[in-house]
Amino acid sequence: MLSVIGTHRIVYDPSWSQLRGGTLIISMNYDHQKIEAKWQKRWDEDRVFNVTEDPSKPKFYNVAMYPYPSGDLHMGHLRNYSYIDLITRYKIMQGYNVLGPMGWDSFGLPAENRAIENGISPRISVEEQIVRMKEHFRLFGAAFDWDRELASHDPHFYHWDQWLFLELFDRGLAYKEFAPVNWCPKDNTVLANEQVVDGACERCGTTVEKRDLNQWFFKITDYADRLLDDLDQLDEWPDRVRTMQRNWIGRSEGARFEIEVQGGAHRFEVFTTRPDTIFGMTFCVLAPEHPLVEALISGKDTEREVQDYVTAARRATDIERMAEGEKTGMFTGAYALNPVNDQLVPIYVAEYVLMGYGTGAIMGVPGQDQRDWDFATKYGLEIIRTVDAPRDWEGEAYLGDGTTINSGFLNGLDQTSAKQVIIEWLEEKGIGEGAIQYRLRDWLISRQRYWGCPIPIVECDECGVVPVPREQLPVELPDVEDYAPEGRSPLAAVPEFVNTVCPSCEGPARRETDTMDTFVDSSWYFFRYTDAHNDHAIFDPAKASYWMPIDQYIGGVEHAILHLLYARFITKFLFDIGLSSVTEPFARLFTQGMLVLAGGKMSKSKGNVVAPDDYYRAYGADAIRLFELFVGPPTDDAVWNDSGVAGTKRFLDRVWRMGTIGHPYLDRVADSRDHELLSETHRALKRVTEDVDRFHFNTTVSSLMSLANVFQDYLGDQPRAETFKEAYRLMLLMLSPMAPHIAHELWERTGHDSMLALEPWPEWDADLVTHDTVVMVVQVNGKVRDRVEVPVDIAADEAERIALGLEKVQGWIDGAQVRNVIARPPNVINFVVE
RNA sequence: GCCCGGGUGGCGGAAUGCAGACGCGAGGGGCUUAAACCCCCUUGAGCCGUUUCGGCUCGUGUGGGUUCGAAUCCCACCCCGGGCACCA
Repeated sequence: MLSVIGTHRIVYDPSWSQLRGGTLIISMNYDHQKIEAKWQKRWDEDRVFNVTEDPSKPKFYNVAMYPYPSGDLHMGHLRNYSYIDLITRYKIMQGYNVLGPMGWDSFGLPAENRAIENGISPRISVEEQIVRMKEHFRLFGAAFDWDRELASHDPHFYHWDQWLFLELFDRGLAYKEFAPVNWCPKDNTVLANEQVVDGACERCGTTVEKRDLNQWFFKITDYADRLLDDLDQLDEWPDRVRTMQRNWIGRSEGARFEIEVQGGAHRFEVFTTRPDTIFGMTFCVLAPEHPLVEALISGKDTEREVQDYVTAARRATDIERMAEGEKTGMFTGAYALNPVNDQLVPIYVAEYVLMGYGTGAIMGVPGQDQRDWDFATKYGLEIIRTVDAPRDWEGEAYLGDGTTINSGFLNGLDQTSAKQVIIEWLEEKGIGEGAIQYRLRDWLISRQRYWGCPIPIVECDECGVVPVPREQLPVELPDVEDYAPEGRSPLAAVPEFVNTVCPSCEGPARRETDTMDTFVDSSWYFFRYTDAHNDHAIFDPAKASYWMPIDQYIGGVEHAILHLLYARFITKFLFDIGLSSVTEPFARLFTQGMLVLAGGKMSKSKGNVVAPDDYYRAYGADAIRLFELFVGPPTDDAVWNDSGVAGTKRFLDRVWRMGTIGHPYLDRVADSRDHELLSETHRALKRVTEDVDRFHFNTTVSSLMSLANVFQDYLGDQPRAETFKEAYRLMLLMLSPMAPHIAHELWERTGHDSMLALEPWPEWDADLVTHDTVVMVVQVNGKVRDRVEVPVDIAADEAERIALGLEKVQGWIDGAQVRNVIARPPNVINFVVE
């Protein structure tokens, strides 16, 4: 590997003083495998990243969303960990007490599916994969505090899932209700949405049905207002995520009122955000699932047809119903009475109305609602305008403001007043009221699955639903022989698990056999990191209050809604019961882009993952880390490029050679070249610091590369050892959080005894960063015509004088009248001529 | 259908008053017996003049607009990616 040019052979020379005057040139790349293993061992042995609460230092809690242990860390994963690791190391250097923990989201569908296929226990396969992933993290040089490692399938962890469930249950925030699930009649099993493809079971292709099961919910809707209002204080979250959560919660104000069906036998309730348009109601629509549908169509001519329509609509998922291009519906044959004027309007059933939102029934106001307009147009229904639209408005609903018309006692009012008047009217008549409606629904946590946390509930014929007493926790997940769900959770087939004693009456009873949604685990695991081995409590509030909130949380944007909303909900709940000192868990959120290859997201299921093993061998962890940082803006998707890692390795090799190979140093007095080298180094330091702070990691790497180019030039032209030593020292400090192994090795070899990871992050020298002169751009009519070097503090009139004196500028002005001069000294000056 | 992003060289990208930093790839040269490594040079398109350096025009998806000045701000359209629960 080592080739020597010239007659001498040196391997490494750690002493700078001995380099002075040396003239050896050797071509050599560093032995990354050896060096990386060495420093990984050192960090581990010295417990560099293991921390405890230390009130004397500012704390920094830095968390990456804990991964599902899929077995291998591929290049897509490593992008994320390059960011989190850089931040941990950078914040340590800035003097923070930094906690960077890691754990495993180890319950869930993939391990269970594997078990169904090959019969291997999910516990065994998951634990094997955790071992492999930990090894990958070690090779990567990850700065985690492994003392706090946790895994959601560990009874020491899910014990507290169950405890949390009971706390929610005690306060009426966990309840049981019937809800539909996807059901494959052939496989006799419940399917996740993901397993339903085009309305059919992904395994056998059988058309999927809906089945109602009695299931557990968490009452997140009780927290809707707080979840919405507190978004305003999350000013270090991406706006896009806040907007998505705001829309997801979907608070809307309006009115709810009853409508009577002709004949007086039935009534149904509708919710509307536009009660002011009630005189424009020309039809009503019920959701296909609406309980009244059957009664309304019973005995009508079209009963059979409507029933078929309802069956088809119920089969479709909400997304399919929404994606349907044209709105379809069926007339029920029944009519409703508009409460304000007793007009009869037809009642339809249509799939664009969803049972899960509002009351599952709407008043159709085609004049003021575009969906209603489309529906009315298609079925030839009457359209009445109740808001005075602009004169030439036609062909679509008018959603804007205007004077209320065709509306009896509401005529002449604006929308705000009309809403107020009609709500008062409805309340007076006792048929309705002002109402606030949320899109957010309660959180369904029941899963008819084996590989999850058992729900700590016992059902007793005498006592009904009985919570398992806390001293009997955890309810442990038993081993089973068959992982395939046969109609129920596989747990239902384990008599030793199911059959138990009622904690209340001590009679025979049965355990709940559903398990919890894995989002329950992930909604509080970050509290557990602060006190990971506590077997007496979910965590010590004092420890949690030291570390919380998380100062930096990093993960994929795909979690923008569900995980982040559930975690916010549970944090607020923990605050309410006195365990959390904060109401929001994540002070700053960063959502990173995906690493894509051949047009698709890198994922195991697509078969386009790039495994890092060969890259570790050929280039090493530092080169991989630098490439992951360099590949593109962290928020954007990035494209994997095989030769990119070779590029960052080349850069590291250059830095290595600069520090370990003798150069023809001159023993001379510092001059302008030395000043320039230090200036460039400090400018790079400023750029790197600022870019790390604003998460522009790709440009921090370019800045270091540019600096290395400056070093290269300097070394080629009578370098001075003392000057270069100082510049190089700063280079290593900057490199430390990004390419830590090589930086540490070079730090040691250049004569430092200290642990680089614990060195303070350097500060730039303001005098060195400031330029005395800059190049001013001179434009004529907005086109760059010349450049001239000027003092940074040049005045506008002086800049104009100098610019006008330039020969080229005179040529372009060519005697014409200078109409205007826009001077932005010292950067640009623009002459506007005729 | 709705919402949110995004379109810059052969490629990833940089740039908020100089378009193309940095890197990849490609081409040329040096070193070498040779190759690899390494080092140096060139690399948006078109054109002009020279003669080894200089200059001009065009150019950031398309078409408009605002401005002394637009990749950047505004409007319309096209394309790509992501999200979605037709939210009454």
